[in-house]
Amino acid sequence: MHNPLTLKLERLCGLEAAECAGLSFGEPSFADAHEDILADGQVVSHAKLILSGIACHYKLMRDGRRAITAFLLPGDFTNHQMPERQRLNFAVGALTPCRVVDVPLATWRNAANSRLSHALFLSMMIDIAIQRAWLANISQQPADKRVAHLLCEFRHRLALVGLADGSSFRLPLIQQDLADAQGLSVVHVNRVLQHIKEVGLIRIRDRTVLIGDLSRLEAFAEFDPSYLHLEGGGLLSANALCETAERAK
Amino acid sequence: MHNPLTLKLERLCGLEAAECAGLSFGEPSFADAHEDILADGQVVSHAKLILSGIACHYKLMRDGRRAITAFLLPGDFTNHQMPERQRLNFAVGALTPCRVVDVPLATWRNAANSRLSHALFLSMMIDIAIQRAWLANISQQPADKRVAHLLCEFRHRLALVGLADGSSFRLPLIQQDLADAQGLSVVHVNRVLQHIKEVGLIRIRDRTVLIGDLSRLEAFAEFDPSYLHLEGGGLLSANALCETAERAK
DNA sequence: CGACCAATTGAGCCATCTCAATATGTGTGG
DNA sequence: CCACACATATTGAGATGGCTCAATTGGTCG
Repeated sequence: MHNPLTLKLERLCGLEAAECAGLSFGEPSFADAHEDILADGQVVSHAKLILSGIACHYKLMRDGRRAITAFLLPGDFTNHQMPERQRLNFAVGALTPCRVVDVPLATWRNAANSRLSHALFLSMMIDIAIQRAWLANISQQPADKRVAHLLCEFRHRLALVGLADGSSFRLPLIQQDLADAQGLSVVHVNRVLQHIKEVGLIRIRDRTVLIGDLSRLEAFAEFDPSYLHLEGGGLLSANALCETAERAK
Repeated sequence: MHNPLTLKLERLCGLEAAECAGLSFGEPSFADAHEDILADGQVVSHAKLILSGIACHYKLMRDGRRAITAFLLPGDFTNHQMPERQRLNFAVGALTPCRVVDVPLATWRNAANSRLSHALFLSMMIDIAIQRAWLANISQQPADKRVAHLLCEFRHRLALVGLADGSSFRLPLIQQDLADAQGLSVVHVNRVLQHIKEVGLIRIRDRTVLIGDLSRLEAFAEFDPSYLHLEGGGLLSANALCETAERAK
């Protein structure tokens, strides 16, 4: 059966089902909303994979505010693993109920030099690129474009694992979550969302975001999807990668 | 002779000079201030190492503003290399005159499973942690703490490569650079710096930042250096890493 | 000296914040 | 099916941190 990670790796760089065999998982577990999946400062020797639900990377500030620095969607890892043990400098929390599995370190080690390892590395590069995009947006864009940009990002990432199409996706987050991720107050997020709705860029019903005209939304948000490395655009596909790797030997 | 990278790797995880032998460099080159070292969208099959000077990752926004998403100090790589070829989704620009060398991909490939590879990976993890810290700060802290935090970060990172001590370091950036990195206007950066000076947290003379009481500055900035993985604190040292790696075989 | 870049200062404005109240929705026990 | 509790969303009103525009000063270099 397909899990969101293999789905993602296949779509991302044409990995085939057989090549995903190297992906071995531990025991699946569940986390309630608001529960920590990994605690800040924890020493871990493995990563966890989100199978369903939405989680986040966050840091608690001294005054009690919460800075969300990443959203984790199905198919995402809580942390990138390479060294044997590592101390986290952030916490991973479930924003909605989540299904999670442990991914043993061996996955990475065994994957060395295979197309699978390239694919895993690519997914890490994408996570970094997303962080960079957040930085640019939060620091330079007004609130309405920031929120719109985040929605575009969600749509792309969810589509990659089959949870969105061109015109809608379910987003069971609360406005406070968006606020903590964008460095805005809940009140302002609320007003900005209303504004974006009024202008006709989106509608929201039942925790589902409906997009009338995707290209119009992306234009408004100044969203350039190339950083998500989709459809062979950004990073070269694992195919191409390995061909050149072979030649190099 | 020591270059800032080997210095960094030695201090970061006790790597010894001999182990750095795997680091091979191409032809050194120079970049003037304001010159691009790598262009946005460029396809690269290598990384570059900053030997001296300060560069940055940046993105140009549609309205012409510049979002700086990272500062590159001596000993830093312009990009992290693993796949054969990759298309950058950011630009790398020199903020001061820079001396730079190409680092061939072979460096990473040959380093596989050695302590050197762990060290290189660690340096990548630190770069990511820095980005995360920027996100938390920019999104949740007022301007004065943001700027103070950045100064603390500079001090730590520069100290790692021998360019700062506990009380001062040279910082040949202009206020516009800080502004673009913090999502503030130059005017406000100027006022914030004045304020931080008035309060006695720092002095500036000759592009050199003088810190009276480091712990006071770090407390003000809510700066927790653990994310920089210094002195064996965060990630376990390469020593420990490889011991466990051996055992795992 | 003139040109230019960086730093500084002043003044007015507005995007976003805070505080606080109200509304809406949802689950639980009776 | 009601009633209460609690979480989330919405609205209003006033405050402010940081912005923009524009002018001035100071430093550096040919």
